Parts: sequence; structure tokens; C-alpha cells
Amino acid sequence: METQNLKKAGLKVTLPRMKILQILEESETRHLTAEAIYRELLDSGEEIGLATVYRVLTQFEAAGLVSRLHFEGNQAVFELDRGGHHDHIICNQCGRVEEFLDETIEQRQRQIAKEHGYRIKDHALVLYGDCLDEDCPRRGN
Amino acid sequence: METQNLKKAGLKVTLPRMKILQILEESETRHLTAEAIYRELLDSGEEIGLATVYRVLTQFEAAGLVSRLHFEGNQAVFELDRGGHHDHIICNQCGRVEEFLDETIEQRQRQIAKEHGYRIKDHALVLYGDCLDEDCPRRGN
DNA sequence: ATAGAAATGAGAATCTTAAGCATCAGGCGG
DNA sequence: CCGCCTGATGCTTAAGATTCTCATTTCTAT
Ligand SMILES: [Mn+2]
Ligand SMILES: [Mn+2]
Ligand SMILES: [Zn+2]
Ligand SMILES: [Zn+2]
Repeated sequence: METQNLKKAGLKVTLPRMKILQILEESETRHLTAEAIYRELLDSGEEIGLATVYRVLTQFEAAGLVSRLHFEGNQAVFELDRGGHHDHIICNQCGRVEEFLDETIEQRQRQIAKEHGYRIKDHALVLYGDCLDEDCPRRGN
Repeated sequence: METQNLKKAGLKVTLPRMKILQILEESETRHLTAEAIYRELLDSGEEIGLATVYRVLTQFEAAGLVSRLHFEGNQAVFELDRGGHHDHIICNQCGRVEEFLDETIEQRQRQIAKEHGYRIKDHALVLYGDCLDEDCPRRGN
């Protein structure tokens, strides 16, 4: 449960932290903005301030519990860190997010970094396109 | 010269536009924030407002003259569009930016998008690491 | 239960970028 | 080459996202 993850991360167990962690765990899309989390808290009747949401998310990030992603658009997106690294595909129309991991790409990245004289630490790869989901507003195109 | 590129892009030839285009063309790093461009203008004695810099850059982007990049950090980065697509490696320490294009990665991206049922339109790939340049503040590590 | 330390909430502050509006200046007809 | 007209600029103010400040509340360890 949330309590354990928080303690494990060396964070004091508080109601806001529990609720936020819970929302991240139970989210359908798994990729949420601070605002979206804040709204969910309000909807579920919790009186938690937006500043706290941002603060807690930043702490979670520092503790390695969540990752902060920068897709196009102005707001950062947060997702629970479930262990493995992955990259993202996003639908320009409906915002659907898919995750993938391609070992060929990962490998090429390391190679390229080496060739350019960099000790690679991290990377961000995001593919943008139109999905073909039936619920997508501009399906087919 | 700048005049031609502006006319070609259907933009009226004005002093701010010429200067900004010139700065982008002559920049050593080739990847500049709006602020950086603004400072260069000030340094060269031009009385051009920051709002104009942002406005012009947005127009340049719409005209396909420049690309707006979103690296980590809060400010957008602009670079002259010199034709070919490429991705970036950035040094976490000194901010040095290198460009690369890897056909294997490009291909895998298209393939992945297809497999996930997306019609890919664009992508952003940025590698972050420490460079081994002698001028890099944390060389070697 | 109590005290001390850490966390929260509300609002102000910051940072980046985008308006709004009065003034100015390229581009074209004369 | 001159003057108009429309679009461009500058300055100021606004907007959106995130962080900071500080008084108050809540954990956690006695
Ligand atoms: Mn993800
Ligand atoms: Mn570039
Ligand atoms: Zn879609
Ligand atoms: Zn470096």
C-alpha cells in the first residue's frame, strides 16, 4: 500500500502524499499533469492545495517514485516510476499515450553518444502522430 | 542575405527581423533562447523589445524559417531551419549541443509507430550526458 | 499525551511567453 | 521622391505554470 512506498522513500506518511500516490497508482492513463491530479483530489472531496500537489510531486520525483515528463504543451506530466525505462508515443488528436521500449534504439543512442564524446546519462524520445483508435476525434484523418 | 529569406518567407523586411535572422545565422551554438537573442540585440546596440523577439521567432517558426525546441529547462530554444531533420545531444554540465541523425533510429521509430497504430507526424529525441570537452566544467567527471 | 520537526494551505511571487494598444515604418501608387 | 495604408514594433499588462513564504497544522518519536 501507499504507506510502505512512502516510508521506503524516506517520506513522512501524510494524507496528501497518500492520496496523490493513490491517484497515480490508479490512474487509467498513468500520465497526469499536476492540475489533473489536483482536480481528482477536489472531486474526491479532499482539501489539498495545488501548491502541495506540486511540492509532493517534486519530492516524489527526487525520491525516485515518479518521473516528470515534458511532452509538447506547457504542463509537465507525471507518471509513477514502475521500474523499467520506456519512451512514449502520443496522439496529437486525442492525447492518448502509449509506451514502448526498443532495444535497437536504446543501443544506437548509447553508440551515438559515445561517438560524439558524451557519457550519456539520460534521454527523452517522444513520437507524435495520429492514432487510429475508434474513439479518436480525428480517426483515419 | 537575410532580406531574401524574409521575402521568400512572405515576411515584410524590417530591421528587427533582419537582425534576429542574422543572429540566428551567425550564432556559434546555433541553438538560442529568445532571451539570448534579446541580449545579443542589446549588446549590439539595437533597441528591440523582448516581445518583438518572441513575436518574430513565432512568425519565423510559422514560416518554416526556424524550429522551436523544448530541451529540459524552462525556456524554448530556437534554431535556424537548415533543411535536414536532426536530433540532439546536450551536455548536462556545459550545455554544449551536438546534432546527429541516425537512420536506424529514424526507421525504428516509423516501425514502432506503425506497430502501435499511429500515423507518425513528428518526434523529439534528446540525449543528455556529460561531454568530454576540455572546456567542459566537469570534464572527465 | 507532548514537543519538535516537518508538512500543509493560501496567497504572493516568479518566470516565460503572449496579448492589447498607441505609435512607427516598410512598400507601393502617384 | 512623397505620402498613405497596413502591418510591425515597443511598452505595458496579462496569462499560465510552478515555486516560494509563512503562519498553522500534522506526524513521529518520546
Ligand atoms: Mn510512461
Ligand atoms: Mn539543432
Ligand atoms: Zn488519438
Ligand atoms: Zn560539457
